[in-house]
Amino acid sequence: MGKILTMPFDGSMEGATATTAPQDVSREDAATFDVLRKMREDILCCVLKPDQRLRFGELRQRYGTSVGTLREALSHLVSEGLARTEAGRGFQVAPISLADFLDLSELRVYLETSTLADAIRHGTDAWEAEIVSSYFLLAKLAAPRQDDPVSVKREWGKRHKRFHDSLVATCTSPWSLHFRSELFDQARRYHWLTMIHARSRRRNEHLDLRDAVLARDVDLACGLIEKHIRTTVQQAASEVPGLTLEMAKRKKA
Amino acid sequence: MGKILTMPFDGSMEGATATTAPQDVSREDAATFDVLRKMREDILCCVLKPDQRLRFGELRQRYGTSVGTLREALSHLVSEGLARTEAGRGFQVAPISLADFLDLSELRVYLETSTLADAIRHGTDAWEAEIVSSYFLLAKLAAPRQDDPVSVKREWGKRHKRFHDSLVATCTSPWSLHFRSELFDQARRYHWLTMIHARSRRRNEHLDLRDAVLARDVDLACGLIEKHIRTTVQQAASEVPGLTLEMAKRKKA
DNA sequence: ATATTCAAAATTTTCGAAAGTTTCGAAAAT
DNA sequence: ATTTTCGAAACTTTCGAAAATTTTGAATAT
Repeated sequence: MGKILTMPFDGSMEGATATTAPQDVSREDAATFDVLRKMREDILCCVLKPDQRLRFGELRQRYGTSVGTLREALSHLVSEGLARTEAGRGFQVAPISLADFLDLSELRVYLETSTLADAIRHGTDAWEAEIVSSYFLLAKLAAPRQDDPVSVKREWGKRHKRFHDSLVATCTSPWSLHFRSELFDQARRYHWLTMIHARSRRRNEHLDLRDAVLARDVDLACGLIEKHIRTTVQQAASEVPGLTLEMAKRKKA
Repeated sequence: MGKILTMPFDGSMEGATATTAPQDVSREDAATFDVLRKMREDILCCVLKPDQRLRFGELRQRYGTSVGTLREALSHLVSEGLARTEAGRGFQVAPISLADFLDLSELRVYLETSTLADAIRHGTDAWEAEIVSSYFLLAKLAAPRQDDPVSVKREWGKRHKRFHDSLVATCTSPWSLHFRSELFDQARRYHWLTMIHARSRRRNEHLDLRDAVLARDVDLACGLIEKHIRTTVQQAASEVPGLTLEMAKRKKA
């Protein structure tokens, strides 16, 4: 159900055996996992706003579950850097700042390029097929702007993630993939803010990326994705109003 | 209490403001955090062995706490990659394998060198002082082998971590530091196994590293740490008995 | 006016037990 | 002999309430 990437059907799956890297999307822990996924999505899409305090009373209503379950989910979110907690004064959504976006984007450049290069070298037919497929789905939706409805923004976000995941699916380094995935989610928070305020529609950089990857051109593909990441930061810095080096906002739900 | 690094007293602390990277050692959540720390230490030192199943009954006795608290701690450990969980069949200690150690070490080479280079460029007097101090403490204990008592091994592990943390303390990238720290802990599990079985004592590579860092020689320091990491993997591969590419062990507590 | 104290209110943290799954092994069927 | 079925035991998951902590705000003192 939660599976996003389809694994190759042919033989080459050595990379997937006996790995120790943390579990990402797995564990279909019924309730706990369900709440975790919903909360993560709400933080990523800024339904739960940066710095917002997360009271158990409200959360219990919103997600229809008990404190124990919530606590476990929140605990996870803290590990992922999407929430914070302190001594005996509860949880809150992690803050955002341009400095943070710059920092995580810089590391993303390394992780996206190194995983992509490795994935291209180990690419299979099934990998190519999933790239073609996920690109097709992404291309049906133009990158959303201010005026597009939330449902379209959400759907685009999903397809965008699926496309980028498909590119690196055959990378043989579980740890690199794990950290890449975590940072990608972090970046999604900023992408959402950018969509909310976006005036300009960017030209389709994903097509070039797809073709470079399918052509197995490592240098070109890595160059494109690096540019893609950097451009995204630039756009956020210039088009998202409050995103300066110090964000001293505190909004209520 | 849990604070390992002393922050510089002088002005230069820009890197530390308004960061979003996950909380590492912070959150002194009384019970929860206490249990988490103990369990992490027990996994790192293989008191809880790889693949070992973690039943709540036993854990409740061992750590003297309730299921809820345990669950939260275990949840954290899963995020850190030190434990695994599946649907409705509980938790277990994450497996280990040479493939995993190779993979995480490769990523460590990048993270250790990039954070170290940045740290050297932003080094302060207080940073140098902490390096000198933590090296001094480390040097008082020779790297432990088979026959050394467990308490010495544990203490050496602590000092070893403190020394390496001190080197990168002034790095300005919170995200890089966070991932570096996570991978360092992962490596500690393999270091422990190596100590358990170590026949040879390695010569003191830390002294050279300290001097290169204090001399602000970025290239030399990065070269040394890269070699340090790679040598450690080699030693583990050759001296730890069961550490082959596939580990099909299943030991009981 | 500003600061301090103290108790009530709000909130978080911890726990033990009820509810729900999975695992195990004996009995029955193939 | 092997597989299937079924119920009991073991274990995990979820919950609501008790215990502990922090916050709030009014009353008092500086």
